[in-house]
Amino acid sequence: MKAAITVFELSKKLNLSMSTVSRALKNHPNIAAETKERVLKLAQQLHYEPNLIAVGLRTSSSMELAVIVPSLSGFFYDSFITSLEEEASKLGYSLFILLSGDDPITEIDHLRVCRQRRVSGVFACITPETKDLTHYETLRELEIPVLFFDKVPAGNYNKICLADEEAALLAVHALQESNRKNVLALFGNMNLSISQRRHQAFTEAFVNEPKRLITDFSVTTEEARVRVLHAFEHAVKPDALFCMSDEILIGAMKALQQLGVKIPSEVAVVAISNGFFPTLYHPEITYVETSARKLGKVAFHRMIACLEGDMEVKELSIESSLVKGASL
Amino acid sequence: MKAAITVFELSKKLNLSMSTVSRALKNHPNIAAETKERVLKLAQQLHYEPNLIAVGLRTSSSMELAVIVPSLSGFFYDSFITSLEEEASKLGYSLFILLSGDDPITEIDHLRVCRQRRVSGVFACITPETKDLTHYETLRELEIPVLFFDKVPAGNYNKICLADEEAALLAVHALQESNRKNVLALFGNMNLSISQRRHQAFTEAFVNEPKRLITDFSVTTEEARVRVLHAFEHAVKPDALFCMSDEILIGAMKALQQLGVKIPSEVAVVAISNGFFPTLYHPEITYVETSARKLGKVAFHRMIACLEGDMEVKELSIESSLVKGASL
DNA sequence: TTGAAAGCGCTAACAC
DNA sequence: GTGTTAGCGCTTTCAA
Repeated sequence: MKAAITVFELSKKLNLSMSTVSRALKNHPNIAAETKERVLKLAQQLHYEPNLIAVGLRTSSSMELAVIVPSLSGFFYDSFITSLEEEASKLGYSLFILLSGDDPITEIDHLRVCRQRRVSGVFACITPETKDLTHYETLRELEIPVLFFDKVPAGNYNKICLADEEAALLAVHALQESNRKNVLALFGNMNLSISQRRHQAFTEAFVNEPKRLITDFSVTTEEARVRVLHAFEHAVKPDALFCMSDEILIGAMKALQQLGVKIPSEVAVVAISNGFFPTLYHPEITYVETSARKLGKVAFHRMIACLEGDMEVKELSIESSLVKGASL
Repeated sequence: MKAAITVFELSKKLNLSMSTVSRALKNHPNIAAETKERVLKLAQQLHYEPNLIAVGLRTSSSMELAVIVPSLSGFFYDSFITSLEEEASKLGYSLFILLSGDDPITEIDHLRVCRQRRVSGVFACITPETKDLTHYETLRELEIPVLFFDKVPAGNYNKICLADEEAALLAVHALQESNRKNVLALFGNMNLSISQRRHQAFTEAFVNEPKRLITDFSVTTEEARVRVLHAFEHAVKPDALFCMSDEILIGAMKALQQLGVKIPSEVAVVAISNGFFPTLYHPEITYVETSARKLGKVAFHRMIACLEGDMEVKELSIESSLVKGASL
């Protein structure tokens, strides 16, 4: 990179000191209006841009935030990051993307990068295998705030999640209002706490229902597809389908297309979703929205609060709401 | 952020000079093995991590790369960025995400941030309204290489694109092999050069075909849906459908679901796609793959070449290939 | 209202 | 093989 114009050079050309120039540039109160004007004019003319690396070193504040996510592709984290970026760039923060691929070793590597770059804060979504949080603790040594989101560790940490139980309950309520008898409820990887919580909330809410309920766990989209295919081979076919996530929904919908089952006349469908995939189908799928964008926005402002010295450890939760399609 | 352990502090504790410690840390050849060991041991013990902000200032190299994309959500850029990040983190580069939202003002803002942060390089996908490239030129003043990708400006710049014409041709060939008579070909926003190029290549390849061809441009997914709905109201219905992009495909498929048209018996479908959405349907859609991942990987290595001093301006192009589903 | 100077943490030229 | 020192570009006391 070539050397750019500096405060020093500006000060030379204006016969001013560096400090005066520096102050003028940031609109410091006790600088003469005329001086400010002169400085600003030349700065503009010469395309002066402050060197944020130097500022960062001097003020020990990088104004950079890191986001560690398993992946970007698909369902959720892209929205989350979009939301973060929109908020961040407003306040002059820049966003590092670090992809863990759900690999704890990569996650540790990324945390080291966070420390080396002296990022101002870290948004972290842990991998399913993350047991040991020492590497996150080392960030605390540097007083770099960490905000866990979505997939969060147990324990006393700053975190922010979706209200999983509430989302499952909303779906159950929607199902109750319809006149269905045989509900097939599909959940994700049963090793993930999110699947467990949603499953538990869902089944508990069902205890007093006069409906027949079958629940099942699928790890992948393809597994969900096969599961639905099987379900419709039985004499008693499901007349309602609940999908815990977009991944599951996609698999289930593919099966319904394959079977040529009509929605909602033959089967009702309800999902929990970030909102995009339910609109892909005709009729559009009714879903409980767990908004990644909302999560991102709240997470960002929580981070700002931490950066401004709010040392209290909090667990925040994002509410869901039912979005009506025509699948019910 | 709290002060971390520094080279200076290490040197004090070891009764060595800063330079020796610095050299030992980076495995410089003429440092005694024993000294290296001592330094490394203490560094590890005290969780020393080099301050990349200071290194950046000293070496005027931030090891940060910026990516300017219109959005993350959905179709393409998430894959591109994933691919970039995987390559970048291998070489110690970190990735800034800057979202333009297809707004030229935001784009200019982001370019300013790139200059201020003295990023090592910029990957840029321009907005449809970007006419004036002066703000990109100011990066050249700082010798910050810019690599345009996907949506690129006309003129003599470093750029890397998908082979649009080739992709359209592959789709035409696939269609030729099927026995269809009435082809409806849907393209995207006709103000985008990508739409124009694909449209032109497609129609040119069709001149000697004994098929009937109707082409149309839609700006949004919803427009594509409506367009397909209308097409099937006519006496002569399409028996083949070409979709230029995922956005178009999604809209078209929604219409086909709504109409209850069978694929491929009643209508064949071919798309150009990054690969995810065609697998969402049953039967899976045959598509010409324009791989964002491949684009990302090639783009990254081209960027590295630029950073290593390759001043030659190049226009690179990524080849496509047909991926067979069961929609034809 | 302005200026002089120190120093953030690191690297590298130059000395020994 | 090791040490001394200057300086990257900026902000910020302290002094005038």
